[in-house]
Amino acid sequence: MSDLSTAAADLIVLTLPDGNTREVPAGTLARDVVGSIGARLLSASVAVAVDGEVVDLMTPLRKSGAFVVITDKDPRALEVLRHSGAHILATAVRRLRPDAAIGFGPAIDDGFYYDFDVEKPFTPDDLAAFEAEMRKVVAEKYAFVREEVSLEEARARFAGDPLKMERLADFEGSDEVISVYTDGPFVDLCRGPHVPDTSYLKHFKLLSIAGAYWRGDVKRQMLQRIYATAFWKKDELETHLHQLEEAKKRDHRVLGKSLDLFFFSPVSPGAAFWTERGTVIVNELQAYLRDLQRDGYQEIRTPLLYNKSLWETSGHWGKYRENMFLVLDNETGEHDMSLKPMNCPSHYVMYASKKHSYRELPLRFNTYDVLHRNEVTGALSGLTRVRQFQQDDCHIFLMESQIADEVRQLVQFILSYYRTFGLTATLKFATRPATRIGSDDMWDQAEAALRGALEATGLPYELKEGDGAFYGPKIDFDVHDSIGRAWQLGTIQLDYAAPERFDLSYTGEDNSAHRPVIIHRAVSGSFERFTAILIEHFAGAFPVWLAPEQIRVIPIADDYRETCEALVARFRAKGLRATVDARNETLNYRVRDGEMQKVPYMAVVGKREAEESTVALRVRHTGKKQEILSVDAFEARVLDEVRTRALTPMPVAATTTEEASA
RNA sequence: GCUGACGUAGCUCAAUUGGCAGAGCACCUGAUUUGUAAUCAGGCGGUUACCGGUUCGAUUCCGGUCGUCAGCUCCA
Repeated sequence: MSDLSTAAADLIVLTLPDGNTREVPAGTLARDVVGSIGARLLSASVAVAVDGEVVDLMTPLRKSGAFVVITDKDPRALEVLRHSGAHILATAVRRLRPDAAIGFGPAIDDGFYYDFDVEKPFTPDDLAAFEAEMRKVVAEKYAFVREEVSLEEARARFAGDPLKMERLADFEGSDEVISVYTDGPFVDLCRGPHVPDTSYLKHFKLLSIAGAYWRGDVKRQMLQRIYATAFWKKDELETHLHQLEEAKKRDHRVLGKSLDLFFFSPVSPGAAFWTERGTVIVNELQAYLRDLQRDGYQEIRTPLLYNKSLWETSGHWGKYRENMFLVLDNETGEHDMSLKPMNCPSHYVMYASKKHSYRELPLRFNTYDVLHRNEVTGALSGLTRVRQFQQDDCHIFLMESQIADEVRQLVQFILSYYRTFGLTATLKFATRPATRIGSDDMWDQAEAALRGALEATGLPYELKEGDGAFYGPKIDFDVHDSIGRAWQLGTIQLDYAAPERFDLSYTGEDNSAHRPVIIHRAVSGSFERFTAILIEHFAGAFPVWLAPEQIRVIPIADDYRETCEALVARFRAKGLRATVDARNETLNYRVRDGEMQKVPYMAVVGKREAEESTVALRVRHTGKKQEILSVDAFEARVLDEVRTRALTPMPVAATTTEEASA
């Protein structure tokens, strides 16, 4: 206590956003400072920030700095609310299940969760009961009371909570302040900040239960995690829940079924069966990449199955064998062959099969070969996580002096590919990890080359210090899907290790052997995952160049059937994917079917159109608006859109993609 | 792999406390010939994922296997 009283004698200076200052004794509660600015502001306030650090209203302020009052309009306030929501959840759970040991309960991007250690796992019924109990806790309006305690005091308070005791052990020998928060019957070890009392949590919903390892460690016990979300306003919560529903509708697994693109069968878990329609999409993507890589790249094909000597050289046999599908070799009676999980080693073999001159570099091998990785069953998920997939893989062999130019070119290549689909990516730059190979000079040069290329793009990037591969730094490209998930698709990795392991060389200008450097490059990650993202991004309404069925010609009555069939034959002769729907159904029925199948163009032909060589064009998702145009003009328009890989016809739903990820 | 939930017709889903397994859509047949989001009538379709157990009787209860989903872990 004597510490506090001497501290109180000191004054601190708080600078408000408008430039005014408040001089208060150190230890003054944030709430009192806010109150001195205005009573209304105090009632609207949730927390405050001092020099950007968010603390709650009950925190004694000890240092001078920029002082900002956080109201519910500030995004940081939502984080505070959700974190408090986690405590309220734990309060409710503890009331109904006093045996529950408490783990961690943080705010996350879309809400919050809390982990509990319980004998009997929670059920969906429990979830409903917890939510009802939370409403009681909210109604009881318990203040969140902050206390700062000594390690001994904290241990005394959490003696019955083994998980908290373990957390407290981390504070041993640290001078970090230990704070606890109490709301009514519940006490938690917590840094804060929190809303002033439980009544602030008005609009929330418990969403799901899942297992989660204590401290993320597979070797530790599995806790029961409850996921939930909360918002300041009712309509925000409803909008969020609505978006979750909408996201489900554009889930690639749902659309894959309804649009008949692919399916999975228990006879080959984790490997897609692509239907004719789905195959069209994959083939178009591959054709586009081939087109882009016609010059400067060498497309190659290498075996799928290898004996272990290759994997021993590459290092996979030691480090990656668990993820490889091993195959019995009848000669040896051992499982000493494997399907390839990556292309790299086979490309090194290809490179090593000849002598290379510096004049050939950079030498770019690209491939679309099939890869197999034996993922654990729990990891499989639709097309985004599979056991068999194709990468648009490329390995570039080059001299160190060529790295900067090459990387700059690759970044542009990858970004412009994404742009074709209207996708935006965020870039991450991963630098040298603690355990690594190669000299510091080499890393300096490699990182400088990558960084220079990144900065040349003018795009923002996230620096992931120490997150690089052991063999070199890398740039990763994250693309966001409609449900807000970020998928790592593209990657550019510098590799100084593989050339050593495989003893690769080229003959330099000086007529002696030199080590090349290798760049690993992928653009779409895998065709499977990329297709999944495109399905969700476009909500199944593909631009015409990707659409499995581009034109559906519909005769109004049987009399125009032959005219329609002739039109389809004409379109198909031009390479367009056209079909005729002359089924014995009403026009309404067939139009509806075309809309639901998300066919970009429906060309309706009746008496007028048949006589005048026109079509009544219905553009996907534009309702009754229709255009009458000549067959020639229509054909030219579609051909042009296909040729330019235009994003047309723009799906109405695409606008919601941006909102969903925002 | 781990925790939990789930698995019924091609698809989406029903089926009281264990008592003959249903509907809509799709598909097939017929009528209808349609001017822009579901014409009418009839019909076909199931070893209730698989294996075993309890029971007079199992879609229902129990165990196992496989698969799917939500996460954890991992990852293109």
